Amino acid sequence: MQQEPSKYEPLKIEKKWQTRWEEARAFEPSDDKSLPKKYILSMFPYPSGRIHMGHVRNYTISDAIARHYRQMGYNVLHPMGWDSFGMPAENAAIKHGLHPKKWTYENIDYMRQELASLGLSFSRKREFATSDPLYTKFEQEFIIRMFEEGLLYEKKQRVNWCETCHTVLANEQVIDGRCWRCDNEIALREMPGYYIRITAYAQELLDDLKKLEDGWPKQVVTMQENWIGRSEGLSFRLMLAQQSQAKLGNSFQGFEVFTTRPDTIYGVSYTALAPEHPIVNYLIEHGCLDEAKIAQIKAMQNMPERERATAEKEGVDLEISVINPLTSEEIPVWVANFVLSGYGGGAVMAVPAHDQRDWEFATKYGLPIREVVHAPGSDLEKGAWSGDGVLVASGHYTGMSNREAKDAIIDHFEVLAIGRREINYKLRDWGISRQRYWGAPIPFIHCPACGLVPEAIENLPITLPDDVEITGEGNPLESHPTWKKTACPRCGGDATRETDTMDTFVQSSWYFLRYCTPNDPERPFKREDVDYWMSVDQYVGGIEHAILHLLYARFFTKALRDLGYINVDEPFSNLLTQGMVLKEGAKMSKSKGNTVDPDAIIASYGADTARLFILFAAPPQKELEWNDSAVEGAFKFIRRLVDRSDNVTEKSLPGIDHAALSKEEKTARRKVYEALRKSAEIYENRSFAFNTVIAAAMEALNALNAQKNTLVWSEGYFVLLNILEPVIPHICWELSEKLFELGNFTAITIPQEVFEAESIRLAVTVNGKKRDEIEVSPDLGKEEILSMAKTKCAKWLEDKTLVKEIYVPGKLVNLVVK
RNA sequence: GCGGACGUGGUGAAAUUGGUAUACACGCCAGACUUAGGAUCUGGUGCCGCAAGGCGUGGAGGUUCAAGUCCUCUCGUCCGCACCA
Repeated sequence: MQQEPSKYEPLKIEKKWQTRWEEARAFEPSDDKSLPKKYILSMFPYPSGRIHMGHVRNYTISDAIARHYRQMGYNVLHPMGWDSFGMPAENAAIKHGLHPKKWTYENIDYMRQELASLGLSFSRKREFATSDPLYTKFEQEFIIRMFEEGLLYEKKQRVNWCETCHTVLANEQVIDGRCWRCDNEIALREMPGYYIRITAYAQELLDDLKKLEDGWPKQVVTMQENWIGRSEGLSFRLMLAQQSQAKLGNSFQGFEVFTTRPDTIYGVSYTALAPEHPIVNYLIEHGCLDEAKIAQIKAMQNMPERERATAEKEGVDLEISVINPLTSEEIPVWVANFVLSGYGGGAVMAVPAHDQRDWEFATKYGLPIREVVHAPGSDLEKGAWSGDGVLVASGHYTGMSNREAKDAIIDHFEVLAIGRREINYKLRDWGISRQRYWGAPIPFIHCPACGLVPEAIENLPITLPDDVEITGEGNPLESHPTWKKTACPRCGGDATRETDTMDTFVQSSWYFLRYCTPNDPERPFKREDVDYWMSVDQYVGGIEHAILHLLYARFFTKALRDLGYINVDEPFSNLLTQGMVLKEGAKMSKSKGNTVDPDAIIASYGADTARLFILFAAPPQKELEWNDSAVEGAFKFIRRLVDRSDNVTEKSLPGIDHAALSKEEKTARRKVYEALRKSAEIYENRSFAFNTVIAAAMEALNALNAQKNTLVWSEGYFVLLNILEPVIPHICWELSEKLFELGNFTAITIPQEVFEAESIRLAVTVNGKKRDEIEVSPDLGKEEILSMAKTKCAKWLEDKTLVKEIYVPGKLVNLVVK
């Protein structure tokens, strides 16, 4: 790579500065809470063993932001830690016989050193791993407090079970019917588990998205909105007809349905139950249906939900009926594979004319399709009309707009007390039980006398036993000879510990709060520290956490607020979702064999080159295509920067008589300050388009190189090293120390004179097409400019009529001809 | 199907938010220095055309003196949700 001797020796320089920063604890924030603060945070990593380019990109972005704000005089908190509980540690144990704790903490040590080699400006005092017992201690305390407040409960429910991970997953962690981590198909299992009542915060989580509209990518806000999935409608009971009640042995009088379209109740032509509905089970168990039907229903029940979603609509007539509360008409009840058991009572009223699913089902089974909302565009031969319209054949609501009718009909149900306005959410409670070893134990005790009892706070943390055998079969805490044996904290009798551990998303839901107080053994964090540092001013991480982590962390923040721990509503004011790092158009992955090893890049080019390439090649939000020769280009730029620093003669920012400068010298100054202006802009508007700042700095260096004035060179380096320090810190500290005694990492005022040119170029366009340019003094009058333009473009005006002349000061002249 | 984002040179990408399209860089071409160059420096490089000139921001319309930018339709790519009644 470098065959010529060069003054630029990245490895030597970088090691030197990393050591000095470390020894000086250069990036610890001040305790002075009167200073203006910035909390800049990247999502903390899982310590998988080695960093990858995605990490490099993530941490380089937030590091640059942190360094910039330090220069601007802010008290900056830029911490780092480890999301260190989780599956891979157990997989390593199974595969290589390593203890998860040893494997995890060794990985942390290695990765810490890898991150240090990137020159990241972390506060080291606040570092922790979520598997540290101290962290577990406070987390268990939160869980117990949530239990006391009814925010956490235990129940038995059908859950998502991953056969590969041998554990339960929350809904958010199932992606296309597969495990988010191992990609295995999930199955359903009836199991007891602990649930956090995130649904109690559904409305606030939805409402507060408004506060995030300016600071978060629109896409993420929309995804969260859809995930929470609020819908407003009517919930009412459909009563079974007399003979049907008798058929069901009088065990059921009716069932509850939820609809967002009460305006279409006059059009209900059948109702449908989920295959899991208790009425369906009763009919099967009591032999009320013939063999063929029972077999069909059983087939539906056995089909996993995921397959049902793509299967053709299918159903069976249950030979019972309910009464339409508005028309008193008898309506048949079917069981249908498209009705979800987990939503709105597991039963729906079907209006084939105005719901596409109901339409398809009705068409297949020859059920009536009755129009009750009429609109010009509607064609019920082709499909359902779910848009707005005017009610027809709807009793005394006929003629009303369907929107008015919706409210009127809800009111009617409420007045008669046969139904009520209801808001439903798609969001489900968050199941946090995992049947794994390497996680935070759920701090509960099962006592034969007292039932479910939380551990006493003074006994926390409940830590994991070290002497376990990890085989991948079953939960090692369950099979441990003594660990789960304990005394009930309430009655003192023999009792058993809960052996489930927590979902690792619990740990990542509050780590940003723990950073506010450096590793306090007494409490999770000091309130005044949280008051000062929160919320996070800039959060940087991958889009893959758009729902999971970001929703849980938002919830946890609100819950801890209501438990009296903090006074924060939203944890992350601004969010930047960085794009993936690609090679050959695909995400880097070991299986594809298209990875680039950060350590190798740093070893051959240095961290500054890696950082420069990553920030220059694309804006941070976009995908980044790895390109070896562009990396080489980044290296060459730094080398040019070093080599040309010989032109600097002054030790500080020199005063320059701008008017006396040559054209090239003025251009150089202008380019330098344009770069500075651009730099300020990208932080202020939070676009973080480092690529444009770097381009501007390159232009400035090119312009400096086109002139010879050493004062202009000196000023140029003073400013350029300031701009580039967040991007390529090592070489900037090296040069700035040598040239300016590090006096240039501070806010620099832009002298406005550099933007005042004595002549400006105006484009001359004819009918909007650029034809020529004129160079004029900036104070020249409109008339003179127009006449110059006309002379210059005489050729284009021949044989034409000039109909309009437009002059945009500082920009252009447009001559309109016919 | 619904929702969101995005389509600009050979490539990664800019464009002061309606005002000179392609800055900066990679690549490529030429030249200089060199035994040599995969080092360095200098210059060139949207497409068609010998030129004058014409054409150009996925495509088609529209608004405007002026459109990559605004509006309508359309095609394509990516992402999310996916029977939520």
